[in-house]
Amino acid sequence: MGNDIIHSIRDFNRFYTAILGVVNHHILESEYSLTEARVIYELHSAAALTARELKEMLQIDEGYLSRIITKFVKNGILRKKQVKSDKRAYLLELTAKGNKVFEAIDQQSDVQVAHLIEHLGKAEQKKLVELVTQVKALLTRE
Amino acid sequence: MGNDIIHSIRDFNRFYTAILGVVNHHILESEYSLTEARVIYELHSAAALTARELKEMLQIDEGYLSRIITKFVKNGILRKKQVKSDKRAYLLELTAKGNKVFEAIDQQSDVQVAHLIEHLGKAEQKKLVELVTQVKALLTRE
DNA sequence: AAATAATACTTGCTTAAGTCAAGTATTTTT
DNA sequence: AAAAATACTTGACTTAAGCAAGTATTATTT
Repeated sequence: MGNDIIHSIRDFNRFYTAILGVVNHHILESEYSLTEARVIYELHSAAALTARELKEMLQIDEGYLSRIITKFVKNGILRKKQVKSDKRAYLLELTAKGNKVFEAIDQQSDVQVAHLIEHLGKAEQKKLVELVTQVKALLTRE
Repeated sequence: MGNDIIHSIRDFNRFYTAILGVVNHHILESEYSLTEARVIYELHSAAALTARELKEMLQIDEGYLSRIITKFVKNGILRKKQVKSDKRAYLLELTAKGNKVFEAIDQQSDVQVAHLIEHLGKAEQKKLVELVTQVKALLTRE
């Protein structure tokens, strides 16, 4: 297979790994891990999820997730509601405080990305969006 | 600032985080960590480096790096040569065995990226390279 | 209906990654 | 010659994460 192509992609992967490192730095410096932030993010997007669903979505160890959930409940950012029709399962939702935590992380993420593209003019920024949208489209198998 | 733009970039970041996870999975399952693989990679590219230079390039803790180096020397994949003009510093080079380790990781990385783009035709693959090259160019401040 | 298997989550144990700070040897600056 | 800076090492610690066994509940089989 075309090694030039593969090597170009790999070069980009290394480059973008560094970019993501910079952009995610604020999360790693917050009191939440990247995985915890993803949990918060998912819980904010989907109204209510069970641990099992979260585990599937994020592809993380269920023991680890269980501990994250316990910690979040203790912190008061997450609420568990036992499912009536299945007492083993719990629907998870962010509390008001949890939503605030989400907002804070989310806003900071915006700021980081804003920094990333602040040196570009509006047209270039739009071009960038077009480019990454096409990249995503190409790399998404239907 | 244009929030649509920022949100599009962030969406791509999430997408590409998952891509990188898949592509790097084989390293995490090898006997080396991602950081160790990066060390091996850098030492392969640049003929000889000091720990300090490596630390700067990879932006990692020097204590952690020191331990990685010790481990690599013990494993026989890395050689330290004390710098004559500065006895505190050591030039680091991969041994023949180290180069083989690099080759193995490198080849596997090629395979992973090949999988990533195997569903695309040649023209689409070239298009993809063009796209990511442009993305990198835009995100690289001069 | 009772036994068996599967599911949803929890808990204990362990490892490995990574950080921080203090320590040693050497080199540079004052 | 003393003080400061540099290159690296070491000890002590934290935390992310994985694995496996355990508990309670629900679904399936016989």
